[in-house]
Amino acid sequence: MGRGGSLLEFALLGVLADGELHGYELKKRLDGVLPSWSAVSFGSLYPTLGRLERAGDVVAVEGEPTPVAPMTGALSGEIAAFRARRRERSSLPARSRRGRKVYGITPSGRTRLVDLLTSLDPSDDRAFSLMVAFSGNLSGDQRIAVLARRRAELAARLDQSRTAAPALDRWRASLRTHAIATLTGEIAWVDELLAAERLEGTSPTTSPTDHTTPATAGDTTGGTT
Amino acid sequence: MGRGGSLLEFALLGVLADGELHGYELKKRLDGVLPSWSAVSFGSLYPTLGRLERAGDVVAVEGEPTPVAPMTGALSGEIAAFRARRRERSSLPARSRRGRKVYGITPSGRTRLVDLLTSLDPSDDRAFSLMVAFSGNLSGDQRIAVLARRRAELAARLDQSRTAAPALDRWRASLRTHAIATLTGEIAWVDELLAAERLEGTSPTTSPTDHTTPATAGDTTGGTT
DNA sequence: GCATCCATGTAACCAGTTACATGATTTG
DNA sequence: CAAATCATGTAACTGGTTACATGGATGC
Repeated sequence: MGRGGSLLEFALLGVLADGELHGYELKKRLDGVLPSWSAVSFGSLYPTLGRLERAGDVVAVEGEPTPVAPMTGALSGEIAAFRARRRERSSLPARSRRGRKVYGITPSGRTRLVDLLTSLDPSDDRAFSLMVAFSGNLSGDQRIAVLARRRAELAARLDQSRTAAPALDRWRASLRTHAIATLTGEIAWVDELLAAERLEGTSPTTSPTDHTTPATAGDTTGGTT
Repeated sequence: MGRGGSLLEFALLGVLADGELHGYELKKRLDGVLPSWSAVSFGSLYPTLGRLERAGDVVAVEGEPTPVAPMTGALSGEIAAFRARRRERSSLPARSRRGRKVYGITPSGRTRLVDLLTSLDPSDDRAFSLMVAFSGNLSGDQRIAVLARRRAELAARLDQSRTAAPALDRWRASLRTHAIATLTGEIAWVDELLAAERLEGTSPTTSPTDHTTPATAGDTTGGTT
């Protein structure tokens, strides 16, 4: 049932997952957190936010009369609850300049975020960096799964680079060498992340060779920090 | 007079610049040379080739009756000459399976390639790797100019990464560290290329591969360091 | 002679962009 | 009060994609 999620939707959900923001600031935040998304334009940002809102993954909480567009009844209860909950604590500072639309992620938005985090293809470089950035929303096991998939992809690429055409001038040779170096570095980084994850994630008594461990771990939400 | 050139057009021109190929093989070649373009689909490859052909930057030389589409008169002479020249030496092996369309770059195509090489923005990662791959078509000075521009961009990015938000969990911290490391490596690589270029570019002694060097060694692009 | 790759192409779609239009808020 | 910046949005376009349609060449 995957409503076709663009990467930008993913990025917005991820950023909203750690705090309410309005579109304009959201973009700035994106700049800071994900360099690859610094160039995102308002022309895609706002329509995407609108889409997320209509889908019920996000709600506008401050400012305007909040029209809130028609949506599937089942969802509206959830959203109403969310907004009510929010309104309580919205007495504090939160200066709402007119015309601003502050968005917050809904429970169903969070669900979708996790969904994307586990279903998206880490082969895609842009997708992967988002997945890492938002992996605080996953369990240790899930993170390991993502990283493992990424590692496999990188290994394949490295292999392909190594066995590729012999390069016909010095620039292409250099390009190839550099590609290999970069890939190697990238793999090392992923391994680092994996190691860190295995250290503090899995069972207490350091179980080695703990690859795709099916379950058992009572570690549903790694609080970390 | 830049007819808006997509990167794919650039890639195809560059690959065709070192040999005639038909579309299908062109894609395979692309896979080998530019890993970032391995995923290019036929659905964009063929239309792009068609566009290049209509623009006169490329000609189909083997196989089919070669309709060659209407084009600006000035160009047709050039292309006719090109095709004639090619036909002479096409007596050798060159098994032409029916249905295949072998393309070759025209002089005007080469001009356009150089044009793109010097005018394209090296800030774009994909564009830059193509520029490096095809930089054999440039003079040393031109290559240096491209590399210098790239270096400036990378330095800016690095700076931005360094001064960015403090990262709110360990994954984002790691992401940032890795981004910095990658950028640093990338800059080092560009510097390497620049050094190599300056070594053999400036002094006439030991000039083995004399490409299209137009001389006038006036190091206008200082910058760097 | 049938399956499988080689080879070319078209049509519909998609995720993003630029350019444009609008207005509210702050600041000098 | 004017200029700059904040803030949201729409419309047209672009550079690609997937899915589809077609058919020749090759291998068994």
